[in-house]
Parts: sequence; C-alpha cells; structure tokens
Amino acid sequence: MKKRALERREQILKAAFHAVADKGFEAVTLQDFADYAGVSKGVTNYYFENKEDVFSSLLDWVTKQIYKNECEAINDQSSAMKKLEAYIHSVFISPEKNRTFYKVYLDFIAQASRNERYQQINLQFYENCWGLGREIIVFGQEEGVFPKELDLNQSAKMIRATIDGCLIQWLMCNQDELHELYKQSCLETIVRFLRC
Amino acid sequence: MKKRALERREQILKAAFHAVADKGFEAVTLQDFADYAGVSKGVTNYYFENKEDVFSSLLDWVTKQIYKNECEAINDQSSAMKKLEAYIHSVFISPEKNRTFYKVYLDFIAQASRNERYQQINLQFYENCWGLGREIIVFGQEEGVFPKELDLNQSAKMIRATIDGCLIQWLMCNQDELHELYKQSCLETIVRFLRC
Amino acid sequence: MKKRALERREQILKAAFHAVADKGFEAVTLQDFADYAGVSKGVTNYYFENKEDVFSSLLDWVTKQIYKNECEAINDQSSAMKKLEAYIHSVFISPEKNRTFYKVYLDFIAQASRNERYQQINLQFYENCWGLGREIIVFGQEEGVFPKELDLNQSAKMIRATIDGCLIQWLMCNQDELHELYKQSCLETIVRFLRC
Amino acid sequence: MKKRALERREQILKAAFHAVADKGFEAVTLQDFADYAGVSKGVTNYYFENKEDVFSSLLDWVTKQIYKNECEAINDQSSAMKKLEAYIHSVFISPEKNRTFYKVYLDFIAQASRNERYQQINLQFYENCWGLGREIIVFGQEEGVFPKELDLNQSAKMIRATIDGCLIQWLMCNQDELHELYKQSCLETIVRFLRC
DNA sequence: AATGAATGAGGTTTCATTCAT
DNA sequence: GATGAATGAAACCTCATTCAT
Repeated sequence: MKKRALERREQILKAAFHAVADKGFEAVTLQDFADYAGVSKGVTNYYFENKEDVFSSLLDWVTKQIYKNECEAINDQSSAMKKLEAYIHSVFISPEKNRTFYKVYLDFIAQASRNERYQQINLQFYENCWGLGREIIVFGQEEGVFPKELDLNQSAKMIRATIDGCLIQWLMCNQDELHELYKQSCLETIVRFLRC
Repeated sequence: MKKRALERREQILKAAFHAVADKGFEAVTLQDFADYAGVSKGVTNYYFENKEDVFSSLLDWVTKQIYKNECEAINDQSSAMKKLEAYIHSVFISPEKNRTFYKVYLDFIAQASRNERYQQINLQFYENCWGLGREIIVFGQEEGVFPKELDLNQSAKMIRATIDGCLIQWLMCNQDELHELYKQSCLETIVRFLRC
Repeated sequence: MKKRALERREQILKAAFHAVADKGFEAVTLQDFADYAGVSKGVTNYYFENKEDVFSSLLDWVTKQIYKNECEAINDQSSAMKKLEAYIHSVFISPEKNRTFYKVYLDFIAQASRNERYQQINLQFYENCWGLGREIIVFGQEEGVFPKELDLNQSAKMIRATIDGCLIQWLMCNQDELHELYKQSCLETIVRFLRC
Repeated sequence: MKKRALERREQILKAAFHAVADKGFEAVTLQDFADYAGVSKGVTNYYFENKEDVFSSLLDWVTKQIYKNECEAINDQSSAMKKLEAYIHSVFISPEKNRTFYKVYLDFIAQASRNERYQQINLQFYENCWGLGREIIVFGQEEGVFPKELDLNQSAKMIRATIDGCLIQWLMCNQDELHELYKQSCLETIVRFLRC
C-alpha cells in the first residue's frame, strides 16, 4: 500500500530527526533510528535505500517543514513590517525547537560542503527563504518603508544570513534565556539595514 | 626535546586541518592525519592522547590563528571605518582559505552543541571576536560615525553573526566567484545597521 | 528466540574454551573464538558484551560443568571411601580433558588475583568443591573411617588444595603417562591425612 | 663492564617482578618495566633480547631466589620435623611476599603449558623442591618419625603439591588473615600423610 | 650506554548492510 | 511486510621493537 509506506517513511524520518538531534550526525546509528521509531532494525533498510538515503530525505523533509511554517506566518500578515516580524517570529519559534532543528541543520550543512545532494537540498531551501525575503522587501518598498535602491537579491540573502548567523551563535552559547534577546537583535539588525 | 615535540604537534595539527577540510570530521581517520603529515600511523597517538585530543587541539589552534590575523589587521588601522574594512578584509581572506577554514569550522560547531570542550573553545573565540567588534564600535562612536545609542555588546554580537552567516551561506552556494559579492554585502550590511 | 540465543552462546563458549586452551588467555583473539566456532568475527560481539564478558561467562560455565560432574560421581556412591574414590576419579578424568581444563583454569586463576569477577566465580567453585569434601568427610566420620576430631572445613579445603596441587604439578611435567600416578598419589595422600 | 651489566639486568628483573605482580603478565608493558626500574624505555631492549627474554630471565631468577631461601631455612635445622617446619615457614613467608610471588608464579605456570622455556625452568624449580622434600623425608625415616615404606619421590612431590595447592587457594580467597591458618593446615596435612 | 621518537602490526569494537525466516 | 541474526569492513588504539642521536 502506497499510503502506508509514506506514513512509515515519515515515522522513520521524525524518529531520525530526534535521533540526529540527540546523538549527532556522526554518532547516530540505524539502530538509533529503529529505537526512536519503535520499530525493528530492518525497517529502515526496507523503506530507504541506505543510511545516506535517510539523511537526504530527512534534510529535504525538515527544510520543507520549516519553509512551510515560514510561508504561513508571512501570508497571514499584510504589511511589510508585520510580515518581517512574523517571519522572524516563526523562525525563532522556541528555544527547544530551535535547538533541535539547528543541531540537525548544522550537522547537515557541515556535511553539505562535501555532499552534492545535501548542497542541492539546502540550496533549494535557500532559494525558498530568499524568496520570502524578497517578498517582504518588495512589500516594504511599495509601502515606502524600505528604500527603492536596495538590491533585492542581495538584501534577501543578507536577511537569511543574519537569521542563520544569529541562531547559530545563540546555539553555541547554550543559554536558552538569550533566545529572546537574539530574536530581538536579529529583527532590529535586519530592520536597521533595510531602512532608508 | 620540548621544542621538537611542539613542532611535531603543529605539523600534525596542520595536516589534520587539511585532512578534516577534505574528508570531513565524520570521515577523517588517524591514518589520514598521518598521511597528510607524511608520518606513520602511530605518531598521532604519540603526540596526542587520542583522536578527540587532536580535534580539540585543532579547534583551539585554528581559532587562535584566525583571531590573531584579525587582531593584526585591525591594529594596523586607525579609523573605525578603516578598522571595520580591515576586519572584514581579513575575515574574507580568499575563497580557498575561507572554504578550508569554514568547512572545518562548521564541522566543529556542528559537534559543539554536544561537546562541552568544543563549546568552550568556540566561546573563547566568540569572546575574542566580540571584543574586536566592540573596539571598532567604540572607535566609531568616538569619531561620531556610529550612534552613541548602540548597545555595544549586542552590536558586536551582530557583527560576528553577520560575518558567520554570510560566509556559511557563501560556502553553501559553492561558487567562488560570489566571494567578493558576499564580502561587499557583509560589509555594507554591517555599516548600514551600525550607522546613525 | 531465546533458546536459539542460548545455544549460540554455548556454542561460542565451547569454542572459546578450546581456543583458550590452545592459544592461552593472553594470546587468544576474538577471531580465534569465531574460527573455532565456525562463525564470523562479529558474532561474538553480538552475543557477548565484549571479550571480557566471554571470559567471565566461560569461567562460570566451565566451573559449573566440572562441579556438576563431580556431584554426579559422588552421589552415585554410598560409602565415604567410594565417594572419595569417585570424586578423585571424576576429577582425574583423563589426560586430555585434564590438560584442556587445567590450562584454561590456570589462565583464569592467574588473572583472578587482579579480577574481582573471576575471583567471585572461582570462590563459588571453591565453595561447591569444599561442600563435596565436607560431605565425604561427614560420611566417613559416621562410618568411623575418619576421626571425629578432624576440622571439617579445614580438611575439605585441604582435599581441594591437594587435588589442584597435584593436577597443576602433573600439567607442568607435561607427561601424560604420569596422570595415573598422580591420581593414585593424590587419593593416597588424601586418604592418609584423613585417616584416624 | 660485565659487572655493571649484571647489576642492570637484576635491577630490571626486580622492577619487572613487581610490575608483573601489579599489572599481570598479560597487561604489563616494556614501559612498565622501565617505569618501575626508573630507567628509560630503551634500556630493557638493550640488556635483554626482547620481552620474552625478560620473562624467562625473571622466572629463572625468582624461582632460584625462592629455592635459595628454602635451602637456607632447611639447612639451619637438624631434625626432620624442624626441617619440615622451617621449610613451610620459609615458604609461607608473609601474606605480602606470598601474594606478590604467587601472583607472578601463577602467571608463569599458566603460560608454561604452552611455553617450552618456562616449563623447563619450572621443572628445574620442581626438581630442586622435590630434592628438599626427599631430604626431609630421608631424615625423618632415619629418625624413625616417618615410615620406611614411604615412596620417596612420590611423597616429595606430594609435599610440593600440597604447598602450592594451599598457597594458590589462599591467594584466591584474597584474605590475608587466612594466611596463618593455611600455613598451619598445610604443615598439619603434610605431617599427617607422612606419619607412620 | 642510554634515550625516546618513530613505526606499523595486530587487537577489539562498532555498525551498515544483507537475507533467511 | 517485518524481523533480527549474521557478516565483515574499517576504525581506534596499544605497544614491541628499531634506531638515530
């Protein structure tokens, strides 16, 4: 049954997500995937080509989830500033979730420089995020809150760079209580470099 | 002789640096370290406790090297803007060197969230970099090019977040020709959010 | 299935027993265990925690086997002297079997002085053997062939000391034809120090 | 200088003796020998062919020392029973010394069944000890305290078997306070099986 | 004579993958 | 579909031995 298989795959991917977050890309085993999913060791190899395939699928799945959340957050708002705030808000979702995601995400991008497949998936994620950035900037330019002279592509990239830079730095400091501060700083920084 | 041992350690660390850059934290072996250093397999274990010890020492060594370069670049300049430019220039040193360093650095910070030792070393690196940021901002505030209202600590952190965010994004795009663009964008972004 | 696993463990323990007898505690490898059992290298680590765990299990298993044989031999007899003869007969079972067992046993007790676990297992074996000695002596005292004044615990310990002392000395002489002589001497020695 | 070399060898053998007692035959390293002797790692290979050579020399040296002590103890006495008591007394010298020696000795005899050289050295030790036993028995027979019918060779072997059996059992029980008890039991047992 | 740096063989262990059930 | 026993490649690490100094 096709549907059953898809559910199984997602079950394993979710398990793999938490397993990687806990153990790390380097240390996680197929047995961990099975344990986290509450299934037997053979299942993973039944639904995925191999370990590498689980990883690719996981990166694809998780970045798409993140992008979906960001989209929904932005689409709910109608002014540029509200959209930007909603974007940042959806990205800085909570210390727990950010920690889990960025642990896994960092593992992937560390690998990505040596893995074509991960690079491609991440590039797609980047393109999606840059698109959101551009949308917000265009809105702001039309509203007159952001200058027309801004380079659209470049600015969109800087938005994402700032977000990732902030969340990575926050993760490295390992202090949940700084989460709110980094969120505010990130938003303020972006607003400051986008303003007229 | 002590001196000889230190040279040997550095020789191995340099070899390890390139080996990790090429193969990745996860895949690199002690044999790789030996091969890159042009020595035999046992040497690494003779000069280091174990593989983990090589990694810690490597992170410590490489971040200190980077910081030293940044310091020298800044100290050579006397105005805030010149210092900032020199800082960015020293960080965005060249596609080749940035690629090598950030590949390795990403591997480490990906591990750092699960490794106390790496976290500490990286935190020290952060503190050092934040110090440089503060120095530049204070200079600029005295010169009047940056507003007095800027939160010194927060802004210094945002400078480093932007730098790391940019270089990671650049690395992920895997296009050397974008290096110059990211360097300019990074500088411009920082200048824009620091300005009055 | 549990039963299959237990069979497998026993298969490996038997293989390990002969491997240790041939190569020695110090030199035997996991590969040897696998080769002797006719399985692949990974199997041992699948059924046992590690090499140490194989050794502990082996000592436990082999001493229990020996004790079981001794029990059966004694229980088949009804007079003290017959029991003693049966005990010695079951211990001095054959040059081949004694050589194999005492080679392995010596390896273990050599380690035992530095290994808590082996010491415990051997102590249990001792307690069991001393129990058999006491049983024989009590029987003989009731029959009137052994004096009432004998210290039960002490004499039981001396019986085992004599047995081990004889078999170790026999093994060291490396002459199978002396086996019968040592058996007779051992029995005679014990009878002489137990008699009235 | 020949004399200097002999001193050096003895220094290393003494160190090796304690190193083996502490770490065990299996675990002891050439580095341990050097550390215990307070010399550098290369010295051992300078004065001995290889590790194996150290071990053989050690077994030879230590068994000869033991035999020398036993001889002296016996020669100081003039009656059979006094000689036997002196023999047992010199063997059961002290918990500390017996523990150290028997730990090492057990390690060697465990190896001896697979090592021709150790076997030969131990056989020489046995011959020496049996000789002492015979000397005591002959004395006793002449004094009339031991029966003429005793098989001289067989009885001498049983004396040593009882001694080794007792000291090994004592060592395995790991209770220093039992040392005196085992000494008494050993003597009593030997006296009982030698008496008329 | 003595040192200790260097080598590399070989051991234990982990784990992705296969496949019979 | 699902399981988990079995395989064997490959990694880390230890350490006897060699040898330049």
